[in-house]
Amino acid sequence: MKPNKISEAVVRRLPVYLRFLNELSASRIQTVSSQDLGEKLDLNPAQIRKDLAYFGEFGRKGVGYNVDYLIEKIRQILKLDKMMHVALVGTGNLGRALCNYNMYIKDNMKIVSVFDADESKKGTLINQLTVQPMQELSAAVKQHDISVGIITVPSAEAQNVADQFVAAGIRGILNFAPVVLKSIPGVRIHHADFTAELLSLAYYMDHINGSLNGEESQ
Amino acid sequence: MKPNKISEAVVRRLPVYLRFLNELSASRIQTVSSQDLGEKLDLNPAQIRKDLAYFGEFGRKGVGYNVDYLIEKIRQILKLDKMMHVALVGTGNLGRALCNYNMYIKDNMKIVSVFDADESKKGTLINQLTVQPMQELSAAVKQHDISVGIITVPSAEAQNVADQFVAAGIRGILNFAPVVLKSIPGVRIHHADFTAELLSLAYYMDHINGSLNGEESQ
DNA sequence: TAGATTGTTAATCGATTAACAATC
DNA sequence: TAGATTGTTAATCGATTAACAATC
Repeated sequence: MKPNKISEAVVRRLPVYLRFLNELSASRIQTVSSQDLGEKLDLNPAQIRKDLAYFGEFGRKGVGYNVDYLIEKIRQILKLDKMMHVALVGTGNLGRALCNYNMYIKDNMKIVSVFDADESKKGTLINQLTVQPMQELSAAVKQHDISVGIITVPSAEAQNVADQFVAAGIRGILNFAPVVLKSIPGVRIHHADFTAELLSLAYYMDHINGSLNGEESQ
Repeated sequence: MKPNKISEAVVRRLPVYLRFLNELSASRIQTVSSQDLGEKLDLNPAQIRKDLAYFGEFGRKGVGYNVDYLIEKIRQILKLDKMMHVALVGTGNLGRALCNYNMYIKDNMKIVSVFDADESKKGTLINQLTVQPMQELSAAVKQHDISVGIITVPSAEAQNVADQFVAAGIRGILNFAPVVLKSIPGVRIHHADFTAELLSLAYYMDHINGSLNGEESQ
């Protein structure tokens, strides 16, 4: 199949496939069907086949998919073979946790520079990284070939940091602040919005027995 | 409008509306139109009106929505007025960061108990909470009326923790481990999957100039 | 009033699922 | 071969957007 427009929904499922395939590979399982994948990942097998078919013919009819081959292909698609350098701004609890993780983002991302607007934090060490003031962002992006920025500052400052990222030449941003950021064409912003996940989770609590909106329902 | 089946997409947008409305309220802005909201939140105004209309008639034709009234209504819908008690399992970097946050989850969620499978962590203090061993989970859920569980353990252990949550009577789970968890009907599992966000972000880097899949397939 | 904006129905768009020929 | 499973087209489903009467 030709690489037409791939929808976001498809791209977001690729990491999910990849992670499970890695598990299979670690268990020395060599072949997997869309059926198997669907059961484990709670997805429709036809959807999985269709998702993969956007990028090529990776399976064998009557057999299934070779696990290691499919891993290789998905890694290529997601471009996980190139190491990407990451800058993180905001050294609060979450920012420090991510720096200490760091290798959790293992496959292809590495936090190489850390920044904080608070001048008093300058020089602090976090997992071998020295906290820098924001004025040094632009130079660091050039020096370390940084392509991705992570925002872990309070909501009120997030847009400002995003703008500075863009000005410095960063083209991919992961924003942890619970606020919608404005971007420009060519810059991709993803949100890691777990506070929204929690709030929407609350909605579903006890909703099974349908006690919401008692006044108007039915 | 009658409260029929509300789609997940709608519920997920409610926290986004709420947060921006809170900003408006803080700025003493009393009225807002779906037009304004749409511009700020990058959404179609018709979609916003439709979303809100699922739950009632909150606006005034020709005028717009009263900010504080809409805040109140959305808080009711999401049930943010009741405080929910939360248990967290896994006191690694991320788990500790969330505990230290804690009030970040301010509106209606409070972490009241923290657990770790590692016995040697028993008794450790994290932001005034004492780390407990897993055997005490069930009793704590009853004692503190805990309704939500947060999972911040490694992927391999996440399903096991989820099962223990369910067995203890928890009906809402926020999972930070990058793995798909199996649930049972009546238990709601949300994922805070920022590693997937990063991996899918990588896909879009440089894809603007469309250099993917230069070779057709194979 | 005249202009603005909602609530809601109808039209459109896109994503998921079903079905099946191809073929391993 | 016979059974299994892909890749892909067609059918279905659901979500978004447009349009507009109601009305503030």
